Amino acid sequence: MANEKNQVKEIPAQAENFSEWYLSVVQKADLMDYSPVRGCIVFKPDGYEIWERIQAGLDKRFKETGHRNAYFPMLIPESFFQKEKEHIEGFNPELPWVTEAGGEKLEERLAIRPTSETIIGHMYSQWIQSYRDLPVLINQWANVFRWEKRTFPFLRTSEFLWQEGHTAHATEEEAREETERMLNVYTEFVETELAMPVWQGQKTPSERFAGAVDTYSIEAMMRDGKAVQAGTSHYLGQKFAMGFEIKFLDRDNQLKYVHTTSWGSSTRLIGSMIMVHGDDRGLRLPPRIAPVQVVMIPVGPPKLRDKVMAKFDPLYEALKAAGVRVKADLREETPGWKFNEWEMRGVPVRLEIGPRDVESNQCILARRDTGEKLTVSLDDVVSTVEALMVEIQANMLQQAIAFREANSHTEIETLAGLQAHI
RNA sequence: CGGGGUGUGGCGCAGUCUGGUAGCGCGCCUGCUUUGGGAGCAGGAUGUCGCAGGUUCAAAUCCUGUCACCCCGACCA
Repeated sequence: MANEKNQVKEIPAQAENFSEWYLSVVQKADLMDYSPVRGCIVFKPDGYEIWERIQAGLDKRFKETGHRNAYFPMLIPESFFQKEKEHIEGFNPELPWVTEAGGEKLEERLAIRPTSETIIGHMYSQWIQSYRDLPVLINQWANVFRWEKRTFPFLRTSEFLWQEGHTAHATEEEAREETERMLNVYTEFVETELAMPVWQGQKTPSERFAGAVDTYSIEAMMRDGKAVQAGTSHYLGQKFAMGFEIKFLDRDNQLKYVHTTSWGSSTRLIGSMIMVHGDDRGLRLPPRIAPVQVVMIPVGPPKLRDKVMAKFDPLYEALKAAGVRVKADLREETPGWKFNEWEMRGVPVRLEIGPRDVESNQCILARRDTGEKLTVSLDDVVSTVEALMVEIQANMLQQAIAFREANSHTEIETLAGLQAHI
């Protein structure tokens, strides 16, 4: 917390320079820091906690749709990439290689994974023999590397965290259903948890995942009116099955290639969410994803502080007991300073309580989404906060929908009409 | 990889043209007064001026080289 005070002022206006606004906000809100390695970022605790909540929400949904988690190695033999022509062409330029280990040059160099289709394909070919082994529904939470020419915090970093689902099915129909199902899971997740409205669509052949038959995505509109891809789901057909000899003996005693899918979403979701909801005061976090949902700030002169704290402490405990993620800010800064800081950090609700409030058994709740201030009886704080969490979450989605409608200039039938960001 | 820009206390910058031994704001530390929307006063600490060579009595400043980062494009979640 040491050097944050100097950071709070002077966030560039969104409308002036969106990318400067973003870079300023992610750093001042203490979500990330640059690392010594080009294009790599450190996820600081507030940024990482947002990711943990995204993980939890997605993981629950993946399991509800029958998937299980596994973990595959980060290093992939070069020969694996050669087995699917489009795949190697698409990824080759971005791969970091391990060429030495144990003080010796390796016989075959190893790629640091940009995605795991190949190594998973290799394993699936050994695991799948019969139609009874299908479908295989596996997800992996992992880090991947893509050596991009140009990087940008959360949206495009050399190393990023993500999940990649990899499934294998007996029929094309079943695999296409899976592709669509997971696109819908992403859509429901980002709308429910991140309050982000998205378009679903199919990518053009040039934007398609390297090695896929069809690539679908969800796209959100950022506050600069541009689109950002928030998740993808691919129908891979039998391309990887043929490359890796993933075959099964079907009911009709015929040896067939499986149909595979893959689908992924990444820490880019953090950046997308910031760019969808943030404003000139900084971050705005939807309550369901916010590390801190309510910040409590005592106000008034220190000599009356004991009197205030007599009400403050039980309120804090009551909110905590109700499952609200509440933080008490008891630092010595002035209240005004704290108000601005927590607004910049995107906390959905601020609770102010001072001597005058204590006299009248009330406190003030300020909403980050609307700026509205409510005076609430101390007896009703917990129920009011609980209702506000739901209302703010819903309102932020509505605000994002309204913004998107006001700024849509193209009929969204394919995604080709959307102008991509960076 | 092309085009442009920037490297000076923790952060943001001035100083470079015209060489004279480093300054401002914020933050930080101490004390007192303050505290309902970014507090005030007083005192204090913090710099091999990106790096390496060169020119010079003298280099943040001039010359050569080099590295890093940022912005705009092309590649991409």
